Amino acid sequence: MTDVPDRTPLPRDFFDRPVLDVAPDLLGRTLVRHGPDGPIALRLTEVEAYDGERDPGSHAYRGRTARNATMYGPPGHAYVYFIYGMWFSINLVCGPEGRAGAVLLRAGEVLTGTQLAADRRPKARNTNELAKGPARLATALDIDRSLDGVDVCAPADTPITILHGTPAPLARVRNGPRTGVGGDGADHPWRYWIDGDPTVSPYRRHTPRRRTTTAT
DNA sequence: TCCATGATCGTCT
DNA sequence: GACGATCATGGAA
Repeated sequence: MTDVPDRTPLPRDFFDRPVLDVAPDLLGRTLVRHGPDGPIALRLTEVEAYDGERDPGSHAYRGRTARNATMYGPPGHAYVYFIYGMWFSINLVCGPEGRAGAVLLRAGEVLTGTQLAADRRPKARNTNELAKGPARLATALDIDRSLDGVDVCAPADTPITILHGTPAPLARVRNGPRTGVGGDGADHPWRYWIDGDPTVSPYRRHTPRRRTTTAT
């Protein structure tokens, strides 16, 4: 089990920057989920940036709604949403407040609480698969919509905290097109990951949904 | 091991 | 009424 060198929470102004600055800087940081059964610590290895109004891939592309309201709120909070009828994903909101920026947490390496995570991910064949992918990450950490809007920069007594951890060396950070984003949004190389890390989810090109139409 | 496809429902048009 | 920031499965190789 890897020890966590720096357990200090990230300061709020870490997130009070443009998403494209925050996203690569999150790699190597430690996300801690304080669940009822104990803590799980995750080292972030893959993220994606979503930037409000100028981003066709963002939930906020068409403006503010009840669902994405958290994205417009103060930085340093979690935005959790339900997707594909069965999964959750977690984002960290970036500032400034009023601008709908967020970073999707796509994958990570479980550092502590491995057994807890494995219990929630019985299909995972090894520890690298516990949080390989946004929905898997949320499942492993027992994250659901009840955690939407929680403060991740608070020092204690919160369900989720983001710690300083050990930032990934920039020399090992790669970036490329985002997963599952088609159209104009696919042009933005806003997916960031740690090169060579076994917990990074495999890249899949956006595949248009197959029509369920019958023959014409 | 790789690839194509079904599952499943909240949200927005 | 349509579809999405995905995952697990089953068949092919």
